[in-house]
Amino acid sequence: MSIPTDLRSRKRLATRQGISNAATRLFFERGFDHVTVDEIAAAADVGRMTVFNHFPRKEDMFFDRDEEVRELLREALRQRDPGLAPVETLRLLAHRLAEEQSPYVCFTAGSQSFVATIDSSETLKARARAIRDEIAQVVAVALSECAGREPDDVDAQLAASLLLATWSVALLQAHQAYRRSQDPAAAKAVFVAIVDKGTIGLNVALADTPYV
Amino acid sequence: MSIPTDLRSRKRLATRQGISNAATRLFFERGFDHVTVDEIAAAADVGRMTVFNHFPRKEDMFFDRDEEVRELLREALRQRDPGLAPVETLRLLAHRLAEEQSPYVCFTAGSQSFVATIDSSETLKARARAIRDEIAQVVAVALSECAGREPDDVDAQLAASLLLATWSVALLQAHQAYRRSQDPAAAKAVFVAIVDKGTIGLNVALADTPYV
DNA sequence: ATCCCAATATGTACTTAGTACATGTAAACT
DNA sequence: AGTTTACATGTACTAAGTACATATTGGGAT
Repeated sequence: MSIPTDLRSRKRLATRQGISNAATRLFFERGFDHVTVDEIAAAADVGRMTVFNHFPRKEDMFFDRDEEVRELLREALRQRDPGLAPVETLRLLAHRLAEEQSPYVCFTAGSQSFVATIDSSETLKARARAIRDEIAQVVAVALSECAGREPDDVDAQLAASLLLATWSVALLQAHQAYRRSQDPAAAKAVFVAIVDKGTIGLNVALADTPYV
Repeated sequence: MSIPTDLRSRKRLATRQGISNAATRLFFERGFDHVTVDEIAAAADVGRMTVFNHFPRKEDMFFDRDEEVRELLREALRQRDPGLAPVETLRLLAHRLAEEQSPYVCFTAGSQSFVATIDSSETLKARARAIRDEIAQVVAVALSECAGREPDDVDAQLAASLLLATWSVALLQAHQAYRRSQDPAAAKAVFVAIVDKGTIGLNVALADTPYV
């Protein structure tokens, strides 16, 4: 995350940020599907090809932090307390992220707009589902590494899929709770309750594996 | 599934079937992404607009039986043995489908091509994920009906998501097992084993709900 | 049989995302 | 200063999907 001293890199990053800012603003204002790439290019004052140069797909301008999440999960499992089971490590991580109001798990007016924008676009929902599956794959591989098993270990695949399913429901329901109550604490409570409920099942189902 | 006596309907259905057949053949031969709608129209000897008339999206020509699955699940829960918990009903349904070599859960050369075709296309994988989520929603609503709860009941949402996650992993891993062993019985064994493993967790996690 | 209506098939024209490839331009390196 | 390289940009294209107009034909009414 350090800013490169290199002028060329700094310019490139500035261009990218300009595009991202323009795109984000337009998406929130008018909805993802009602903004064209040409309009984004015009708003960012760059050529249309420059946009595709930085963001291969239109959706990438909206979801530009998914790699951070993958890295966060990889690191959490890599540097985990050896006395703690991998699944338990991830449960506590979820608690911590919710507690710290991490940008990935937070309930604010901003996150509401974010969720609403996704919800109003089939394209964004499709991309969100794809990212969910990619994260599940990362977790599966990271889990298998914890146990010294093969990356395609069946138990790891099942554990990761169940975890991501649980977290997805937890996030969605928490956001809905926030929309109803406008209370971040209530939303957080919903989130951790569902995460814990799902994890209980996981601990029993995978009791005979090295993951719990 | 009765053939309508109506000539107009029969013609329409014949046109639709012709398009579907041509499309399926081409998709399997050359891969989904390397077939254009124009080519499908030409192969089926209809106009391009006729294709979009019957199948709003290109993917719909590939996945044209997902509504059957939704209906199957709805019916299974609606006409279930009242002495059996909903989640258990679905576990036994999965067993029965695998046992009967139902088209939805089967392991043959044909199903291999089907899976391989999906696997080689991002578009088809995206649609498969969307269908999975739609089925999860149907199961969630059907479950909540069993218990006389609201359709957006949190426990039903969690149960349905965990179920679909389990089934997805089970299907995927079973197909991989079949590809390695070429043995449908072995694949079926993998399938039911994962379904049972996932369901065990579900039964514990949702023990305090009317769904288990 | 004939006329009319409605469903279906089809054509035309358009929008938009995304790709391939060529080229201009300015930073970085020798 | 000259060369190389990375980035920005333009042109031209493909293909999915939409909007809307039109032709055709089966089915029902008189």
